[in-house]
Amino acid sequence: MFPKRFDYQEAEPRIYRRWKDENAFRTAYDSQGNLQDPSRKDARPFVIVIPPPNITGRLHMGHALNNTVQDLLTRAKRMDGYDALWVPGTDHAGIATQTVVKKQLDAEGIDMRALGREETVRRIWEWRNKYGSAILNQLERMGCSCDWSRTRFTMDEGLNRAVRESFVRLYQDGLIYRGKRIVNWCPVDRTALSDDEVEKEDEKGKMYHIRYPLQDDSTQYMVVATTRPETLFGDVAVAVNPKDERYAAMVGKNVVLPLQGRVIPVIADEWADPEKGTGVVKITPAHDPNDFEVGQRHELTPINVMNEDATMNEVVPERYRGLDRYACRRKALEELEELGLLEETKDHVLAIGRSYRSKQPIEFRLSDQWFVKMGPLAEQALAASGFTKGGDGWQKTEPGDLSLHPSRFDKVYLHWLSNIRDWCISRQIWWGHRIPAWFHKETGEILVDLEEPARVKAEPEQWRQEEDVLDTWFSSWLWPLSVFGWPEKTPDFDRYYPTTVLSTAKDILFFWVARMNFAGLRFDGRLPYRHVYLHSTIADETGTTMSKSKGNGIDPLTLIDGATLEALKQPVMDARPSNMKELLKRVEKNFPNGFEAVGADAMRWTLIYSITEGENVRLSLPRFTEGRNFVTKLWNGAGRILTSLEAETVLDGPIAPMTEEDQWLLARLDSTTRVCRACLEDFDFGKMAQELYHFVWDDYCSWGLEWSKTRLTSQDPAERRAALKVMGSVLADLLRLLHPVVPFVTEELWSLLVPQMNRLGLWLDDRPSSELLIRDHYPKPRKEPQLELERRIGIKQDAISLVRSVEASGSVESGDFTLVATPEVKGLLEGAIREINQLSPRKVVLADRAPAGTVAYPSAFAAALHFVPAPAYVERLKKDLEKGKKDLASSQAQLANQSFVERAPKEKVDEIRRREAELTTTITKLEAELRSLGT
RNA sequence: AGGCGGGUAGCUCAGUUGGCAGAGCGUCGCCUUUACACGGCGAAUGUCGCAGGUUCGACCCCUGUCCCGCCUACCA
Repeated sequence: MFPKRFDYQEAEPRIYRRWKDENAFRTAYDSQGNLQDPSRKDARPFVIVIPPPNITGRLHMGHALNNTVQDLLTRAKRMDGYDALWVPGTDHAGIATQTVVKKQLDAEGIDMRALGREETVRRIWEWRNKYGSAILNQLERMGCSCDWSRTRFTMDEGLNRAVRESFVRLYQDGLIYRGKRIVNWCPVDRTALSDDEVEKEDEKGKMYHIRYPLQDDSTQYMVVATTRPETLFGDVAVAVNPKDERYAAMVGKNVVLPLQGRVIPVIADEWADPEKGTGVVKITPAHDPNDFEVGQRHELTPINVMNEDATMNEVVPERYRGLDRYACRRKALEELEELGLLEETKDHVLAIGRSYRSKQPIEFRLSDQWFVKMGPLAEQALAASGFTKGGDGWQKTEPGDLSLHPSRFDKVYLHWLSNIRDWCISRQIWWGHRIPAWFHKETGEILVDLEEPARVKAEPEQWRQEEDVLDTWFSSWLWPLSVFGWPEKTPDFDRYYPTTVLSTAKDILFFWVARMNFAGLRFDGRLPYRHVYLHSTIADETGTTMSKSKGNGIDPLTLIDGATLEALKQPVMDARPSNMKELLKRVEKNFPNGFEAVGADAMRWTLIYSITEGENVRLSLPRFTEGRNFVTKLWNGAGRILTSLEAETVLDGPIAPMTEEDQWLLARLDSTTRVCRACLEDFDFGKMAQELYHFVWDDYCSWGLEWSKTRLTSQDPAERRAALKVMGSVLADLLRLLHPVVPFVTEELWSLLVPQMNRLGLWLDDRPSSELLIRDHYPKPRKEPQLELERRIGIKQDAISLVRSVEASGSVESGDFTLVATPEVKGLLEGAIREINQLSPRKVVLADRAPAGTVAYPSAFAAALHFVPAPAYVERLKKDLEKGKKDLASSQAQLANQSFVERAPKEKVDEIRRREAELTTTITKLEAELRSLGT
């Protein structure tokens, strides 16, 4: 007895272990360049490097989708004869990891700064060795066929070498510089952040209008509008627009800075916008990037008023010192109010930037930082991607060496590259690659080198190494190079670089993909991959993108292992979003008994099946049961054939010739194979899955299996074996086509199918090349498309649909269906009458004349259907008549249009004429039929 | 503010040389028929966001407009 369901919870770990034990994920050559799989000696490489997940991370739906795509490509190409390599690894995630460990230290009552750099870093390593590969283990649960022997980490020694090498080269080429600039500053983590580590969102705030009295007449004042009164201590001027007549007389005068009494000038600068606020803007160069530029234009020295943690520093009046920026704001406002200098307070919506890590509002801070000059790198990257610079900017003029999928991202890519800004790469944390620069303590001279320079070694007390580490992305941008050993000339690098495909979420097109392109071109002269596949972001059923902080994410392990109601509520409780109650209620209502596991295959299937080229894909837990149902359908469809194979005892002798239905199924398989191959090339995975779904459910199970049943149960072994041969061989190809998407269930079925087919010697043509499906070959179509065959089978299918539909409408009183057909159609149907009867709810016979007491059902079908009518038959006819009349009217209207008949192509007009004639005939028959029934 | 997507059945989405709108899920009937009830068979379901234009003909091309999502910039 074949089990009714695939026991994925038992099978998945077992199958994965087997793949690993048999080295199924390995490449032709090991990383030393030794041949380890002779069968792939001359195979072309197909290489993907994983976007390294953060070591503090846990698997989420975005990973699930992205890694399913990578695995499906890797498996398909591996089966198709490529030397497929998928390099896994993790990212050290500087700030995130340091934060995790700091929290741990805090909990133990240990002060990180007191602990010191060396010991803290040691503890972080400890943490990463213990927990840092959790997410990779989760990838195994999903079935990912990574080459684990090549697992890399962005802080590995080799990768550190790559980081230093690239830093030194860029510094020597003048593309890295150090300078005082305004940076995004996180006061909690006390570090600079790059633009993309800042999350901006509109928030409600207040705008304050503050009076700055004139120096020579304190009864007069200029009103400055600001959202950040606490920074006024750092004001070095107030600016008005040079064209603003209201204030023209003020330019050149001085005002007195409230609360502090410092005298500052009124200047004229384009930056001041007469339309905004009062038209007077305070200039605070140390705390605003735009003001910084204004300050430079007017040679004003910035005044920094805050400490690293955003408390006020010694520059401000004593009573403000040490106050947090917001406490300072409140106090300043109170005092301004008392002094009568706060003219107005208005509600105001403004975009607040928050650290992606600490979630606290960032501060703009003037500090010494390291930067990469991006302009030259961007131009090189654009040129390599097929863009040319012309009179009206950059245009895509040729395919280039890089294809983005979907291609509409070309525009986005261009837009970003042509508006690029320099990249701040220094971070004031300890966990990361330390910048290889040394400062002379007295002269300030800077040395940059791969190793500690000789001069530093000679006089260590004169030099200090830069304390800062590099932005995590500074190691990520080298990832495709460094995982293969760059800058060393390794065998791995020779064979597997550049890679083939990069698959990633679209939101990191800029700060990761583009930068990898820069690095590849700059350091190796080639782009690091040929194709970039950018997948959609995953949203919940309401269209909100899934995220940990919103509590609306689906944990992939919930799908693989199942979850209780409590477990389902946990992420919501952790996130504490504003709509928490509502979310919890929804969970309780939808999943009172938790969620039953659906398995990794079902998860993968649903993800791939749901991919669209739109911006995001909406998913909810119940959607994944569709994937489970599909897996079960496949399981049972295969099980039906397996049962018959196992039961077959006749091992040789004649085999009946293939039927037309067999040939049709093979043709459908060919067609499906062609579509799958095309979709793999076009990165159209959703379509591939839909095509496979249709083939499994409709072609293989609903038609193929049903049609073959009469022969599978035949007394004649030649018939049985003919049916088994076709159905078993088609199943084998079907498993091959499905394997990249649903690897577990297909591998399991393969292990059941192949021994039986071998035992019976029933392979149609190509015997499997491997005991393991993962190593077998990807199918190729056997024949050209066969339209005539499809037409003929279509008629048989129509006949079956017709009798089913008529039967279900309750139109038949009793007795058989009799089909009276033209000779051609009759010939067709005769050959399939046994199969038609297998699928018909009522016996179908073919005859030359209608039996007495029957009616002929009027339809456009090629044969007339006769049966003894029931009263409900009238309803059926009336409905048909109504529909027919409607269609006829529309055809007639079209033909009545003179312009249509004159201008439309002749074939189109003829088609409508034909349709009109057919409908007229049918309607006449329907009306006659209804009359004869006395209505 | 600019850029990029999207708006098609109750829901999620397909829909390329412009020619009578499709799938899956859900719904409704019937069926526990010997692969599968995580199933079978059948049925119903649409101002294709709105308004113009081009065309014999527009879901499709053009213009405008309104919503939604994402990205970039700015917000005194």
